[in-house]
Amino acid sequence: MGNENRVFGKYLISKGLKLTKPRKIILDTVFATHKHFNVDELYDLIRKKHKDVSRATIYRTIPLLVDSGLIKQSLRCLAKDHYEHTYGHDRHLHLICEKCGKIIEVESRETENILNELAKKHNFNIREFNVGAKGICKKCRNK
Amino acid sequence: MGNENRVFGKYLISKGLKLTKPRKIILDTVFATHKHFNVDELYDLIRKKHKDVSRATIYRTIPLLVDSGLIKQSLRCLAKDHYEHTYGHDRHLHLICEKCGKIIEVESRETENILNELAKKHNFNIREFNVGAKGICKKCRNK
DNA sequence: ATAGTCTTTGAGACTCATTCTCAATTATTA
DNA sequence: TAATAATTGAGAATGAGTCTCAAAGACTAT
Ligand SMILES: [Mn+2]
Ligand SMILES: [Mn+2]
Ligand SMILES: [Zn+2]
Ligand SMILES: [Zn+2]
Repeated sequence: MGNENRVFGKYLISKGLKLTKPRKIILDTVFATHKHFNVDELYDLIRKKHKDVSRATIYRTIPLLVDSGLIKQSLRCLAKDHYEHTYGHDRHLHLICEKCGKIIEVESRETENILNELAKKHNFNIREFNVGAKGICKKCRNK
Repeated sequence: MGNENRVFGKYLISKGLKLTKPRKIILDTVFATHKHFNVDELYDLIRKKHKDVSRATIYRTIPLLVDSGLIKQSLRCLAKDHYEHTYGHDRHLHLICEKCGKIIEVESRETENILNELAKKHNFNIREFNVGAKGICKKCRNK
């Protein structure tokens, strides 16, 4: 899969920006896995291969990835923003265990349909859903 | 309405804590309105009447109010946590306008039912729902 | 009342994720 | 190659939230 590259490239051009080496490295690393990530985790991953990408550039590139529709800020955990892919992934909701931090991802079509209807009633245009719940997972309950 | 007092009082006793003057002022101010609030807004409200409640005590009291079930952290906006009443308020979801910051509150029973079912399938115990969407409100779209 | 024992408080120092600044570097165009 | 604009890394700055600590308050037992 290499379509993220094209999407991001087009986005950058449309904004008069350039697909530089650091931005490419960040993009590739972000899409090398399919897990949720925060800036520190991403920084550590990148640093394994490339000693020349700074935190500042990561912080600057993430909003570009978000704005281009490739990722979204999906959670806040331990005072850190966490991100996940939107490009190439079905939308889903999160069940977050408050004991162990486990995240269960679940299809969300039904809730989205309902939200869409509610939004229509209020003349509201939804751009992004945010659905989930916090609680206790099976493993943590049984002990 | 003064039942928040009783609820909070019972909670504090059950934890071996005391309903002190600053805690009482914070409680009363929190329940003097029904809007979402952040710490700075709450601090300013309190300071109009009482010059002797510190930010530290507000930050220390909010987790107690949350834990006692009176309020919850419901939004994060402009890098600040925002809270709202849970006690005496029906659960609802938020449609947040990304242009003007307007928050539309909507009944949420249907989405909760669906979430409950999904949670059951995954053996997950929901403690708190978090449902909403971001987008553009009617007023902001028409201009 | 008084002393002893906790809890709580305000003030301000501190932490740490995120943002900003700026001089040096890079990409692109002329 | 020179000019121009975008981008970068390093580290300083910001600011919400947390922590420390000595002083103040609440409560209990004398
Ligand atoms: Mn996810
Ligand atoms: Mn609300
Ligand atoms: Zn768990
Ligand atoms: Zn609006």
